Amino acid sequence: MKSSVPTRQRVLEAALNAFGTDGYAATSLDDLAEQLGVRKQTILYYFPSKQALFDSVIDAASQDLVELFEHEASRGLTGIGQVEAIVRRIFRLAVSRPELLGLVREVTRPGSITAGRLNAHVGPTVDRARAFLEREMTAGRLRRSDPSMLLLSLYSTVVGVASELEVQRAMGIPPSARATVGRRTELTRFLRAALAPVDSDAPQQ
Amino acid sequence: MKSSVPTRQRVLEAALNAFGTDGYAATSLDDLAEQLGVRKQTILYYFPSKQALFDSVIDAASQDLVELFEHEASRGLTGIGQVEAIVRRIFRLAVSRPELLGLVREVTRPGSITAGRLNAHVGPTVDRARAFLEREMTAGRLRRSDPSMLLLSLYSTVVGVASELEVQRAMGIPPSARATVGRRTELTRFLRAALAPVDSDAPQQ
DNA sequence: AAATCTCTCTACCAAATGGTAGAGAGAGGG
DNA sequence: CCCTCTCTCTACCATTTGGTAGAGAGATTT
Repeated sequence: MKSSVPTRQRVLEAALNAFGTDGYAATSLDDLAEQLGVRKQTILYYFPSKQALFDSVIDAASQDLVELFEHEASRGLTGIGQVEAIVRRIFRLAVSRPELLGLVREVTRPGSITAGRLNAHVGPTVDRARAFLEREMTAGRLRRSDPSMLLLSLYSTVVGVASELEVQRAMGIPPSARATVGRRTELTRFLRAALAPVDSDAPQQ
Repeated sequence: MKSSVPTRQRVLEAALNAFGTDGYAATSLDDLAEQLGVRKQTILYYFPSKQALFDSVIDAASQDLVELFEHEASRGLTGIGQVEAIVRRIFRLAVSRPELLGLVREVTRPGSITAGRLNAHVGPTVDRARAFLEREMTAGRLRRSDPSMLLLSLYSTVVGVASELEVQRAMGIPPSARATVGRRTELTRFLRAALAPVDSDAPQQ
């Protein structure tokens, strides 16, 4: 009974999972192969080296992330509503595919040499996000601040809260589904407070 | 000419640097030894295994972090002023010893087995921080919200912004000293907006 | 001076790792 | 029937890795 999912794709999925959970260095091709019920050489048939596999994983993950964002951004929402929609999306992602955010964390680690690859893929989307923030500030729907820095703060907060399950457990928050929703609600309140426009942000006419 | 710093301590420092920058799996004892101008067996004389060395590094780093926090918390500041003082401190830390925050990131990774060790050390300090937030909310000096969740949001935001230099570079922010200060200023504004009390937070009498 | 203690070293080792070479099996086309 | 292409495998290999065993040098103690 041959699996209906082609081997190459199964390798990619397992590798994303392993790299995103344990990191690049802690993942061995042998472990990966055993987990797939296949020999290491089968992996090396599809991907010439471990690094090449990692690159492909980054490419695939980037594509998923970009699609997810572009889809969420294409619904014409504005202001805090748009921000909240994306936060909700990222939380759903943190539950359904935690390894994806883990991979982002792995790739964006200070010592990483592969940061450029992810960057090349998500760069345009990041630019769009920054442009969105700027536009909404000008329109008076978001509090005025530096868009780049704000984006960075948002990114750090959302991904941090969504993915750092260990830290949450360390703080006494059980990682139940119910707690996840509560976390998101509280984060939303936090962001809303930080983003809500004040009087001086009235649109320049 | 024998170095004035004892070998054991030099090993600890180099290991903290390596583990915090490259991660546990990507750090080999041989590399570490070569970097110290010493043989691997010298390291294994002071620390019986790589894992034991890692544990000791976590212990040392935890102590540094706790001392830093307790010191900053012992000055009797209140409300947002106290929060900002700690943010300033963490940023100074991110500049002077980035590997320390990197180690926290490494230890708190989802797949980590060593999370408990850091937790055991910083747990009491985290409790104190949560108690502080609760007290200040009750006093009407901070906006009411769930202290645990707020702490998590603060942690994620501050450490994220302070340490994810790669992401910052990816977003077009050069990692200069000047930009670092700008980042902190913007983050402070962000936090101030999120934390400032509103009318309904008036102290219960 | 002998013995002990502290520290670093040389000499190894078994296991794991990423990777190469090439065989074999099956499917499809000529 | 044979050839070729696709895919997975067995058989190896060099290197790296964490770790053991124990020697040797210098200082301190007895």
